[in-house]
Amino acid sequence: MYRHLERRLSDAVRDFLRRAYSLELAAIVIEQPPKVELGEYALPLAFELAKKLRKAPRKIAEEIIAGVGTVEGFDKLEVAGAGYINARVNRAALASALAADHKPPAAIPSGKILVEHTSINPNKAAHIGHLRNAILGDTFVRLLRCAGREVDVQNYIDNTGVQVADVVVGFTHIEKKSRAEIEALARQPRFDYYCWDLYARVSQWYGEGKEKNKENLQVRAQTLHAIEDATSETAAIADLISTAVLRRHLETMDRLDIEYDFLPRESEILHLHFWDAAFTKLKDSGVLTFENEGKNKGCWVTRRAGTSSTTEVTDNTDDSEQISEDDQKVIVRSNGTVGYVGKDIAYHMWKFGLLGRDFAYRKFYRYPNRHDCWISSIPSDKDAEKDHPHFGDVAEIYNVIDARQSEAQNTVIEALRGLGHNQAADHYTHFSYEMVALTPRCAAELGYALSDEDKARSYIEVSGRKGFGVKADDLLDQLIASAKQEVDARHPQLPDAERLPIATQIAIGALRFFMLKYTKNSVIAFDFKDALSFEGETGPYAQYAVVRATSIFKKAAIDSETFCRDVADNVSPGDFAQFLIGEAANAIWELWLAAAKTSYIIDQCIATTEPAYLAKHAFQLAQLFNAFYHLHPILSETDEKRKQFLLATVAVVRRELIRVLAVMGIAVPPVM
RNA sequence: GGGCGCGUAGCUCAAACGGAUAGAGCACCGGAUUUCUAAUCCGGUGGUUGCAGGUUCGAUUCCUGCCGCGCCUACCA
Repeated sequence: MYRHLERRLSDAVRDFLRRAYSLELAAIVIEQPPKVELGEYALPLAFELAKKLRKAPRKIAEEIIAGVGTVEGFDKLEVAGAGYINARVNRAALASALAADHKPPAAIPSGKILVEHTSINPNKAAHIGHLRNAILGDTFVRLLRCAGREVDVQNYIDNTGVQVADVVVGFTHIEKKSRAEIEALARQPRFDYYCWDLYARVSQWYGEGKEKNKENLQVRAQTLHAIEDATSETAAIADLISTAVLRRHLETMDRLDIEYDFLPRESEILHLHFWDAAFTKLKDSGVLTFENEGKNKGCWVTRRAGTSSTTEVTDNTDDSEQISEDDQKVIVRSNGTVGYVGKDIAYHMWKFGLLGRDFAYRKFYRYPNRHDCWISSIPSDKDAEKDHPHFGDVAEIYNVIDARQSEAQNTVIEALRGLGHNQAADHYTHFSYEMVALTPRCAAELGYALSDEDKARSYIEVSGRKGFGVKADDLLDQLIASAKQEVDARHPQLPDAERLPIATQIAIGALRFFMLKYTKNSVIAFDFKDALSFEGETGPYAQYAVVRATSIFKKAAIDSETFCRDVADNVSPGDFAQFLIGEAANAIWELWLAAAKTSYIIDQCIATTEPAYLAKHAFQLAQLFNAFYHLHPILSETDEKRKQFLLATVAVVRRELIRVLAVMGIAVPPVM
């Protein structure tokens, strides 16, 4: 509703500017006044126009107000301060529409969107950094779907890379385990934890710094090479390990209500020769050039993103430009093997339907809600299914990948551009976010010995290679245990079977909110104290507000949803006007206004790829509600009309808060 | 060296295109519960927005320089 009124206001103003001054403004800035007393919208455009029109801002503001006239849904426009135009909405009308859940039609762009997130190397347990990625990605998917978009969720699996090779080396060369023994281990409940420790041991086994163990490193190279040959024993072992770990990742994410539609794997990109198809096109278009000399002699290279070809080479008679060595990114190594950026280019051509090849598909994982997650396969696979959903070939993509990979991501985008696929490049968004690190205190708590240098840092980077980090399942377990203690203390009368799911919902609420409340490019310095907090700006705070709202209706023996739906029978527009207009009503109106903003906030989140705004919105709504709750006893209210109005307030806020939390992937327990 | 990002209260973070008195949470201090759940609410303490310039009616926001920090800059992924 808020969004709709804003648009109407800006249309009216734009229309007037065109008529009166023949001015065409690209965007009309509309913000919110510092206090609701001043109105619901503020336009500072008179300041901007003062120069152009050579008039005082206040004078211009008055002209605009007079010229625009009445706008549907608004009571009036007025000049404020040095020249702001403040708009006051018709509170009763907005409240009635919101209560009735009236949704003005919005244009939804067509075309499918592909969101890729999680993409953890399947060689060890997921840690808190991966949680941030998955929670950001999943929330963004929910945002898009909430806005009416069709979305496919993909989780890219690098099952043939060095990281998997390293764990294979650990099993075969350090532990000297047979394939059957590894198979047995892989059936153990937390096989990913086993791999976590083993992976750290392998890294040590290779040696550190200058004291690298050449022989051991050679084993790694051989193993990596063997994995690429699908028929080898090594490849079979790698496959069984990576598949088992992948399954663990899906289980971990499922605990947080995060699901995927498709898992494209590098092994298929390799075996189905996606690269060959891409390579030809890249060579033909000149995106790749062959180096005849220098340090990259014998390699196919492209220009690294962010480097410019500004050098004024005058004697460049060649039509293909020369890239200085420092600006080259090797795509095909001199031994003919392809690096991961190359595979990524091919993969992204597939995403946009530009490659002319497709995977085979088979079902891999079924969620408790019977939703199927598919995995890439090859046509000769007996489990591959002809009848599968159509993946890829989408209009827009979002890749949730941490900021460290932005150069690689941009190189892929530039390659698409170089191939002439500007449309695709324009709809390729690297959803970049910063890493989760540990505070020195947290690292010390985990038992890691820190150097003095590390102790002085504000945060320390997590390292899977060193086995340094907080595992996702451990954190979840701790959160659940901690929430369980609280629930046990508060609701001793409830059976344990009911207390555990409540604690779990609270734990997930706390975790998801924690990961979403920071803006993307802020490094999260992880600390158990903050993450395990259930008070203040947290998920449980928002959940608690809903529980309180629910309990009012429970006590009154009224069904909240029904009440909400039939609100017009209980509260007339006249009643809304009576209780919402005037100085005394400002605080409650502020709550209504916040509740009206949900779709506006969702639009903002999508446009800026920033889910943190949603967390902020949820918190603000909960905060306003808690203050309202404290100030207005409802069930004891003797004025029946006012009581109905207060109940409507609770019902609407409850409905909106539940929706907002659902978009964040947070469910609300029945009691807390 | 080059590229990207960051620097705001004791701590962790906000502040949509440049806008009205820079806001929250935590911590600390003081209050509120015979009431619809105190995982709550109210009040207080706490700021030269890293430094210096510039643009502007107006700068935490944009530009330049400097200081400090992080990441990227592999024939790793």
